[in-house]
Amino acid sequence: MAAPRRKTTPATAEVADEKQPIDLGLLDNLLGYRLRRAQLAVFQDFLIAMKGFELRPAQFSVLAIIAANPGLKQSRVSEALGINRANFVALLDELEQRKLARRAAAPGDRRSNALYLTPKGEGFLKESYRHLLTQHEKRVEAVLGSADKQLLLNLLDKLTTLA
Amino acid sequence: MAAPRRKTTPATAEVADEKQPIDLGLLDNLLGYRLRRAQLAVFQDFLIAMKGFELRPAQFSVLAIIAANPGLKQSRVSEALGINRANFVALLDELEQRKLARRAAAPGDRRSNALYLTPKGEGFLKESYRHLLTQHEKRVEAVLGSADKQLLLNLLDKLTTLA
DNA sequence: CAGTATTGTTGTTCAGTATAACAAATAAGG
DNA sequence: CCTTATTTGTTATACTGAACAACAATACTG
Repeated sequence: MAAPRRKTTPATAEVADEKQPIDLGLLDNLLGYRLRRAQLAVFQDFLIAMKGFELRPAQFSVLAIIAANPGLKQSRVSEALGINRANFVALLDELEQRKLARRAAAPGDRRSNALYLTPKGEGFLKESYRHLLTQHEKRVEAVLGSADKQLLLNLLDKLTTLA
Repeated sequence: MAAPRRKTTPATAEVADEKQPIDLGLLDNLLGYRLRRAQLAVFQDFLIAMKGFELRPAQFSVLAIIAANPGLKQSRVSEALGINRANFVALLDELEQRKLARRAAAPGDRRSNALYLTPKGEGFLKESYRHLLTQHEKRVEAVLGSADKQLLLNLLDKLTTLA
């Protein structure tokens, strides 16, 4: 609270001190703050790896879910990803316009759409995933190590049970 | 890719099967996805703990930084938190209107604002942090364990060096 | 059948984030 | 000193993500 760090003599010895690292205070112990910073860093690295693919994390996740569960209904996909079904519409619209995914008639329910990847979408997903592995995930494991990454995934899963 | 899970006989034995857990596919191995889910869960839990305080995570972080670095210049605070200085204005405006923080003249620079907490702001920060500890962080450690929490913090810090 | 719930969709709002532009002030360099 | 460039706080603006209400079409329930 006090600590009057030498403020007189503004002439000399004040050059590089301008970059005091700044104390995080209470934030230092707060998990949410660290989580957010880490998440931003990882997402940014994701975007760098996906440069040229024009594929945001949310779009990638949609393609991945459809690929793993072909024919799944639209509402199930959005629900699985925690995306509001109203907001999911435009997201899917774009993927459909880019011929990566398609809405098909759901057997036995004329309200629902069954979602599938197009052949182009499957190729696109595979290629973008390859880029992610060789660039993004490689950088991640460079700072984490493979064992720590798996450990981290497990810890994160525990946190997700909070909600 | 194939796996034709029994689709005929739509009458019986189709009741609870509707909730197939859904395969995460490529997402399962993607750190960014897990990070985002965990971060959302933790932030949501934060908001629950702060109910009644009307204090969002970003606002809390500003108060915490100012408390730990009283007199710090406005631009340094926003920079330390990764908040655009243009967006920081409204954020600080609200804290000032609520008499939690204040802008003061910065000694030796008439452009800058030196930021301080008001006495009310200090009390408010302490009380909200107490609530965080007794509710939010308690729930976090309930699912993580104290040792794992510290481990997780270290792993997250490594990730932050990515950016 | 009548009433209710679900699905996809549109419209709207709000918070978060990014950029450009500006005035006041400071710093740098001749 | 004077001129020019940079910094600081601010406003305005735009775009994204996420939330909600409402609606038509369809499905489900009693």
